[in-house]
Amino acid sequence: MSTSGPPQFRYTQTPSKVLHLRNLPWECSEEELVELCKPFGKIVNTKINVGANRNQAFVEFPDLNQAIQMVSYYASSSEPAQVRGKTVYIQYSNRHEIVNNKSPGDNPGNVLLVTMEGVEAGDVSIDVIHLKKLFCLFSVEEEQLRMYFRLLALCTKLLPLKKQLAFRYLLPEHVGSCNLRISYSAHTDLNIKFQSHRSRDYTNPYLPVNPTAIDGSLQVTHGNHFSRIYSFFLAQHVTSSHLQLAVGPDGRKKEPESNVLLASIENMQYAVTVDVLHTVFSAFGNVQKIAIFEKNGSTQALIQYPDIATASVAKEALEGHCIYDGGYCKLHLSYSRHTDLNVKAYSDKSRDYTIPDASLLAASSQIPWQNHQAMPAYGGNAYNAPPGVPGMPHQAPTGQSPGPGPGYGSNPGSYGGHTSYQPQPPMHPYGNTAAGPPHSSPHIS
DNA sequence: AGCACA
Repeated sequence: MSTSGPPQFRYTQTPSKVLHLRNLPWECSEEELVELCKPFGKIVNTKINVGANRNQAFVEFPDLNQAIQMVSYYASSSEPAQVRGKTVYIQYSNRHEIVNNKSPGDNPGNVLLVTMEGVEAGDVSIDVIHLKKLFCLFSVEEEQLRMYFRLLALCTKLLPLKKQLAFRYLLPEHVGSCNLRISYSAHTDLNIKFQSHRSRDYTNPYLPVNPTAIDGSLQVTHGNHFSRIYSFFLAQHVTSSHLQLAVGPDGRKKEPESNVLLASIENMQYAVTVDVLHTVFSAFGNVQKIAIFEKNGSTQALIQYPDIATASVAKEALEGHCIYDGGYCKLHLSYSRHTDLNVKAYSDKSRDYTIPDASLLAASSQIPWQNHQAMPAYGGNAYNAPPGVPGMPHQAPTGQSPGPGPGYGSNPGSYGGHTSYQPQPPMHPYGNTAAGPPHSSPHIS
């Protein structure tokens, strides 16, 4: 003969000055909530958008009796409590005060909670383009949107956005309007299990893709599949330590690491040959293969190391640096998708240093070229250093430097150790070939 | 429609 059953069967609840309201319409604003409750007393605190479907709320009266009056009134009223014609169910909360630890402006965090009002599930795409558009406005450097995204966000700059933000231009035409509410989440690190149409972790390119979730109609996991308010944990400021492995210093998504580097060469005033690249990149370890090619009118090269670690060190060390003084031949490095280059063992645009025969061939076949100082591959190309280039390094046209210059890397001797191949000094007498600035070794500046 | 950042 117990006097109280299990909680789910309680017909009476301990009165509380906090009331729990449910079955609210999705549009229900805090103001409407207050309108409903204020006949019974002043509302001192609220919490709206509660629950999986964001259609519950809490209100707090200063006095317990006011809450009792409201519950009692609607318990005996023939007219149910309504918001926008929808019946709202009211009961005592099982807590006695509303704890609002969100107070967005006061507790900035690195994760943003973004609530979108008035959109259907399918209206908002997780596509990069949406987030790019949206968050570039706020100096957010990395993007995504849907249920959970990691973002690089400068949250302080997002503060002005706590106001509702119209962003209908991001949405399909049939969507009349949509507002965003942005607040700080209490989360500090979102645990993204897989990449899908509704979750994305831009810092982890290796995260598995959920094949059933990446496409097709949205499966809303919270039952009501057309809850029309979606809340997203949208923005996560990822610290630099988080980013080291996955996101570059500019915040852009970093490609998966690879033992092969893709080098784009900017301002290629002088020819960048296989040998030049070999010299430069060998400072960080054995270079296995090199391939040079043209893409979109600029020169790119693939440089293969035996392992990712070496490639990574080279990439970090060389990124943004110039092979020659004066801003010439500036390197931009990224990881290639390749892991093993299929290149001709020896040509003017490629080299495979892993093939001993090819190395010997390379070495021997180079000798006559060196002797004649005529390298057909470079003859007459557009990279001849013009006379009188301002800032041209090392103008003295006399003689050839016999080896790599001292300045280009921290370990200039390391390149020669792995095969009998000796890289041809990449510098050539001024005006004779176009392989480099006159009498100048490639060195990184 | 059932208690608070899935």
